[in-house]
Amino acid sequence: MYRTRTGPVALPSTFFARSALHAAPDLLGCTLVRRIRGRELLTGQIIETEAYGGHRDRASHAFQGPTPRNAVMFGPPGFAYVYFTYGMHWLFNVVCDAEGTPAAVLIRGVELFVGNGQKAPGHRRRSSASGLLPSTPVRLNGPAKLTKALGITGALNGEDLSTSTRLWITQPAPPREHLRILRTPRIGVDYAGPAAAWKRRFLLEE
DNA sequence: CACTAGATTTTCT
DNA sequence: GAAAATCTAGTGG
Repeated sequence: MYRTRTGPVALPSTFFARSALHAAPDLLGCTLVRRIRGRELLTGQIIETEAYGGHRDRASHAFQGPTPRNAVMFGPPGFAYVYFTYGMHWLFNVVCDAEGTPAAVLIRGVELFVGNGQKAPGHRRRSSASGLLPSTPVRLNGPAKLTKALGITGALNGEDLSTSTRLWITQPAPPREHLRILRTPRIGVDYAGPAAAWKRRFLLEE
């Protein structure tokens, strides 16, 4: 599925036309692809996600209704919701569910690879800091770390991931059946009442 | 190690 | 005014 003879193609918007809770675990093991200035190709395997949305999810940005920031969450599925937080960080989500039903999957971690001998913004800095070679896969846990490494900012808010040449997700070849997936409560949502305990964070076991 | 301060936008109280 | 779907650098034990 979602492959052609020339290799994986972008996941279509139909992949995201369901609840975030169902899409979030299925995104684990998929590949996030970022093309910068039409040349540098940066890819990372998605290793951590969180699901937001639904009528009772007080942790969702959309819980209180639409605002200028969360407007994309109310739009059609398969679009990027990129928002700024803590005065410092960009966080990358994919909009899920039907138009008018706000939901999104937060991409919290990738294992980063660098294509064509190019280096990622932030990747070189991170590599030298950790003493790794530039070609070494780097496990980035943390939603703001991966956006920095892949150069994802608010300029990509509202991007259609099914047609974009700058940012998309592919589903790699199976086998998916022996992926080991862990479920935990979401990070940083202690304020959200009962929703704080929901196990809507999904991690790929090493 | 553990803990804290600080970066400073968006939203809600 | 305060906290947030965060992370880093710095201090101190």
